[in-house]
Amino acid sequence: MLLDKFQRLEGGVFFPIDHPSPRNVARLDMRALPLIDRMHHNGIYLDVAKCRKLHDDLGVQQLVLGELIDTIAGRPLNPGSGDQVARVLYDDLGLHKLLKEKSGQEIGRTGSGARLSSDDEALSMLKGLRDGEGNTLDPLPGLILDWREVAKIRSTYTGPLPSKVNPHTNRIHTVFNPVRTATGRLASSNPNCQNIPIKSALGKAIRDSFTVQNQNHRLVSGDLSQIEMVGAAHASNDPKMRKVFLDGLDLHTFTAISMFRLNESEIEPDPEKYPGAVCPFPGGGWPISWKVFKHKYRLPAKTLGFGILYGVTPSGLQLQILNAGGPYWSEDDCALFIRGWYALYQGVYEWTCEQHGRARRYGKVWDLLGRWRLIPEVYSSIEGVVNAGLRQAGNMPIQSLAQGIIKLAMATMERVCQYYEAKGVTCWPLLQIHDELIFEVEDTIVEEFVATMKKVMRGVVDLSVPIGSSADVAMSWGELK
DNA sequence: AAAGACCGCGCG
DNA sequence: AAAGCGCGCGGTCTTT
Repeated sequence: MLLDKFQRLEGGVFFPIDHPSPRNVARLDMRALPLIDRMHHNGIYLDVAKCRKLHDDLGVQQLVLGELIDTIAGRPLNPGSGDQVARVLYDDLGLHKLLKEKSGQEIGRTGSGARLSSDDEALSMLKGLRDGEGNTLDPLPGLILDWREVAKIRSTYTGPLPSKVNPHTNRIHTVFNPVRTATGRLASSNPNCQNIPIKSALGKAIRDSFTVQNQNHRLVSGDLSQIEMVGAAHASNDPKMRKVFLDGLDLHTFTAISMFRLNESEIEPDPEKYPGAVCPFPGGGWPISWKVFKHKYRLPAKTLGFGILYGVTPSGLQLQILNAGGPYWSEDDCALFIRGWYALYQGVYEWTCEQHGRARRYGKVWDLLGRWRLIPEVYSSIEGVVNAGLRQAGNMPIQSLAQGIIKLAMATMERVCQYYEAKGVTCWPLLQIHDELIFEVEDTIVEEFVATMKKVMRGVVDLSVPIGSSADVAMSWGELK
């Protein structure tokens, strides 16, 4: 590892550059194009019957929920119309005032400030309202949430997807735009295959309908583990963060133990990672079970870790921790927590300050591969605009470096594809989802392909910390990971 | 009927 | 209030 010298990477790309270099970026981006072209050509198979069945089943649910909502509201109410929902819940029923009285929580306004918002955050708060006996005060917010979840899935996914299938290939051919984003990411459209649901049970059902087209094919996914954090550790050269990755530790666990000053020997090891861990305490009980540790300490630390990369604010962090199912923390707690994180990883703090300085001084920031982004916001006279620019400045070099790494992997995987092509073996790249690549390959080569891809992904560039990669194999997208 | 603003929400 | 970064898309509602 020679960090004082340039590495010459796949396709003649240089690393690290660390000054704006359109030529280096052009080399990088051009080398990823052949694989992107293959993805366009290959498409991904959709089990149309499965998708339509899901669509119809959810249609019944949506209808029932819609009628229930009309009945309870006492008049036709379109739950998809924010204006109508706000009129009924706030103007007619005054639920925002009740919420304020009962819990002090306030409903936010829409982006333009035109009215009180009726989004997930608002409805979830209203759903929690209880009467004197602990019963749900009003069923409407919960029902509207349920309707919206189903409506979203149907209108955005199960409805349109079958119509995107190309009748000649029976597959869905998304388009990747390699020059759309400010950070070097690809943008997928028509349809967007980078936002197919995964987090909910309904989401998994949709992914289940993306399958292999032949029984002797397999879907293979490979992803770069925590690549933005790894990139941050390298770019900032923060000693503690680097050591975590060099030692192969779990970053969020380390962060939690450090920040809450926990005694590591009192915490039960992750049963999934260390199934045979023997408890040394009398009675066999750990002072802090893994379950408690994970929820109370690791989850906030993990949430904050991601937030740091985005320039999170105390109120934003508070909301994120709650949304992730974590404990309630006051805004002051969150502010202290953020400061504590920067105190622990001081190198990251200094690195962030450097990006802010570059944005202010040059009106732009850049990543280690030479991609740059203009930040004209820093010259605004409006404080909120300047702060938004600084958050972009702190985030771009990290997101951009991560993209550079996967693009290098894509360039190398193109050669892998050519190798199997020459042998007449199926090896189709299908999708890139930011830190992940999905292929459809013949079952005869699955094992060697997985090994090759993992090796390629972790080996395309030599950072001062190891890059991790993982992979999985399945017959459908829903089963992957 | 078409275009566009706005809202809301799916993903990394 | 550009309120946490980066996207694309569908529905509603208004404007042309």
